[in-house]
Amino acid sequence: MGSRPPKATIDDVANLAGVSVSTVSRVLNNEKYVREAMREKVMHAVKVLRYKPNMHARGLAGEKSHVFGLFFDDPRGDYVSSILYGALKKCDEQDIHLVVEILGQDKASDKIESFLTQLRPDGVILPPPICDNLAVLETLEKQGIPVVRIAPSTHIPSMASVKIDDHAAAYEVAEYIINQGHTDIAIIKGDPEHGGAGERLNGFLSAIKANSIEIGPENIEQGYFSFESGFECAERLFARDDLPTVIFACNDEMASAVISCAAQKGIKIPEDVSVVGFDDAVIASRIWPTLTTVRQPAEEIAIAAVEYLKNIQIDADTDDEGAQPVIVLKHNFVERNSCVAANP
Amino acid sequence: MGSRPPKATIDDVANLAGVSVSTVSRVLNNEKYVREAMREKVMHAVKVLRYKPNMHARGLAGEKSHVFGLFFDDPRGDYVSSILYGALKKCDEQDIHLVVEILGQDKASDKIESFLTQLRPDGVILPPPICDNLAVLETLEKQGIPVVRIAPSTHIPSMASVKIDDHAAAYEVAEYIINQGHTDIAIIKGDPEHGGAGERLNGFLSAIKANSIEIGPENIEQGYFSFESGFECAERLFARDDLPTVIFACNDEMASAVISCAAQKGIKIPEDVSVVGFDDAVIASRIWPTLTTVRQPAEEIAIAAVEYLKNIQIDADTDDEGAQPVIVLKHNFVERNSCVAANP
DNA sequence: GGTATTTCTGATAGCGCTGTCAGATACCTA
DNA sequence: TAGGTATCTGACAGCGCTATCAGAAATACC
Repeated sequence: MGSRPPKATIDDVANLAGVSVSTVSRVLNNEKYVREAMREKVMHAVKVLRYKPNMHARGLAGEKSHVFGLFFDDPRGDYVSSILYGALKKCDEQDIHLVVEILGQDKASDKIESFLTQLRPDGVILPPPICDNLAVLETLEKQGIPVVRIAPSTHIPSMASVKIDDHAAAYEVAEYIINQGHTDIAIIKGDPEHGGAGERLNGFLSAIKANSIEIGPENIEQGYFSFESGFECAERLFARDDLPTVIFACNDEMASAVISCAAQKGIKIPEDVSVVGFDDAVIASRIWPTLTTVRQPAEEIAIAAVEYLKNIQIDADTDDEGAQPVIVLKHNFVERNSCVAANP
Repeated sequence: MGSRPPKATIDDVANLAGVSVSTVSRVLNNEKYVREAMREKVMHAVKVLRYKPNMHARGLAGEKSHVFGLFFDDPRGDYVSSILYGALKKCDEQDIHLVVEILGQDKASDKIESFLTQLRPDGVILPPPICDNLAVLETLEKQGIPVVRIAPSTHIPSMASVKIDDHAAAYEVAEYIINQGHTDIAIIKGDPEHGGAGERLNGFLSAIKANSIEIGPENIEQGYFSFESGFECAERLFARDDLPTVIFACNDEMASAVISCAAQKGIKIPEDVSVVGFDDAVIASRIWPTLTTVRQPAEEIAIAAVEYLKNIQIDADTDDEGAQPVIVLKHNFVERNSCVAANP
């Protein structure tokens, strides 16, 4: 270890190609005003020397750092892992690097600020729940950095967001349940702090109301998207004499907790009680019964986020002070084994 | 967006503190030969200006880039997520940044090489399975970069590795099973390409042999650590008339597949068949019955890896051409509900 | 034909740090 | 007191790029 092999620099490429470094830089950055012949000479030299531009030099000299930041609360968990996976794949093909950071609840915006001044990323991606952290958003806004928020609870005009239509998806879930003849319906709500939780609930309740069904307060449990919280809700629901015929949990983590809890208590899913989740997390297809749920295309969401950030920098000339878009991707209802028709 | 607020530079700090940039640099890098009074003046100025050194400039000017690389095959999955989590936490407190990259099977070493010349990381962390990719290792070796391999299948003297004692852990598992009176024992092996798979198998078989128990070939299934492969093995095992009384799956992913498959077929776990897994992945405590397994401290493993890399650079003066260490962390046998005494 | 415009190329000044070297000051030792 | 060593500080070159500017060559227009 220790001594690293010397790397080719842009000067080496320029010498070999018989052009100036400016031209090499132009070719590398796909600028116009370079003759095809020049471009080829340069590319050839690049190939011969196995030249790769030094990111630190680029970041120091230029406006762009070729780095995106991805901030997590916690990188564990299916949803966030898939976000990471999608972002990584897309970044890889875009010649940009992903720097990942975890942000505690406390000094989150300090950390962000520190990150921004140290790395000068060209953009940052904010998955839930930090995409809804006001202090963080304010810092980011002040720093004038392009941001994409993933599944935020409410859209902010100055920042782009990527999401699915939680309301519509939950509406579909409710309709499906109702069509199966269920009327005694329980809900395990998601963390109100998380984006989507509210929309899912409202979408579901809209469909319920549209079908003139009543859901009593005893059938609405407050969960927080975690397995544990789902488990506790399930225990309360299952402690009653008259079980609901179906339980809609606002994510798969909680839905799987319901199934686990039921198994423990000897309650049969879906024979005694049906369950529907949301997200199509990995666990949804790994437990038995497999979960009927809504697939949220986490990977594609991340890809869209990276794409957006990339395009923003290409169209840097256009004034982007205006309203930023909300990119809505398609969800899918996934019918599996945890939800069947209600017993007449 | 667009115009970013100007950031304080090292010159600003030097001016405010009334010292030279050299001194500021020395303070920031904890070098010796700085008077305490100077150090305080500088630190004060740093605080006032909210100064953070620009990583690109540091990386360009100095030997160190303050960047570590973490390479994945796939960042999804409990084990790898936990590795990421641990590494992230440790990096955060060490003032170093983690750049994550996914490596396909094909051009893995090209990508690595490209990464190294572009980012000049101070070290890289290699979780399984790429920690066993020979082409990758060779490239890394040639580049003279400090590497930590996580749970590699075999140790290479020139590279550090962090792992648990898979052999011993699997031995314990076997002893536990045997003590519970099981004699008709089935095994679902792990991917031979992955580190640990072999050791787990050997450790298990050692204990079996030591207790003079026989395991016929029909009781040994070849899995590949994936849920799907585990499921297929389970189907074969469960297709037989005489079920084994216990199944040891070499990781929790496969063990959970066994449980899922059993549920589907109406086979009761653990009443009809006991199951033991390995890893203590998240799913282990989320399915029912919860999995008896071996806890592998993934987070701590990653922390140890980052620590090692950090120390390597501090002791840069010492000749580190020599043999690199194998850091072995403690595992824990976790008794849950999926494995009970054999019916007499 | 001359002039304006577009297309192309090169020279060069930094970006914000670190590392090196030389110099200054304090502290020993004889 | 002189010389040596350990401790401290500052000046400055330069890491490898990009951005800017100036200028050359090709093309357009009147």
